[in-house]
Amino acid sequence: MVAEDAANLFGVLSNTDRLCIIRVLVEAGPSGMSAGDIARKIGASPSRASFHLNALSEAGFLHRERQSRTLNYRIDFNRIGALITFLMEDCCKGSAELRNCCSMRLG
Amino acid sequence: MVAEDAANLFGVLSNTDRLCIIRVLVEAGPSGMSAGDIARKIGASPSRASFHLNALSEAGFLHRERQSRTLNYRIDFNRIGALITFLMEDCCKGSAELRNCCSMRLG
DNA sequence: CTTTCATTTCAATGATTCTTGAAATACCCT
DNA sequence: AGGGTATTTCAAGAATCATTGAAATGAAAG
Repeated sequence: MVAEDAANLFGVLSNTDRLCIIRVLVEAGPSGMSAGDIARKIGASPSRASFHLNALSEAGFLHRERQSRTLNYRIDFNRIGALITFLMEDCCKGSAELRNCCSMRLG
Repeated sequence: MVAEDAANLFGVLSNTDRLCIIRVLVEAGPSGMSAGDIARKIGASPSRASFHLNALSEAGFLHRERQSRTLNYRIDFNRIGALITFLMEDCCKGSAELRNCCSMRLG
């Protein structure tokens, strides 16, 4: 991944509403959740939730699928994985020191 | 780490100049690099480099130390590590699927 | 075919962030 | 002290981003 793309993805993550949406959709699992339910869950107006859902979808963090009347969103882990890989490998050159700074198990 | 802090840290990383500075300082290693050398290396004016160096320092990604006339900056991996941990553990609840999406070795 | 529900889009406004160049500060040397 | 180098700070303006509420779209159901 090129730095400009990474910067844009970080920009999408630099908002608490959007981080909150990601968390909610991780909890929701593979079945995902409708835009309305997400909006209620994060305490945002429909248009505000839609704005952030769109930013996340455009960036590739989410998949959107219409299910009759509702739009169902679900998480896609690939972009987050690519971003973590960028940070550790491209940006920090696989630094062992950085690995030690991550508190989860890293091989 | 609380979501608002993570959002702010992502905001700091959402800029190519700043990602570039991090890369340059990872390469520079523990001895770090002066503000002027960093500015030249990333092709930015002194004041622009200073603006971004300040953002990175305030966020805790960098350490600053005066060495006689020059200010020396060096990378601190702890914040990046904390951010990766937030993303994998807090935000994505340690998802095994996310781990599979990271191309480096994860235990 | 009109109504209703779910969601997005739009326009206006406010807030934040970035860039630039000039001025200020900090330090060193003679 | 005075002059030079390194860096930051500041003010102004441009650009980007977020919020709001109203209007538009899409899909189902009476």
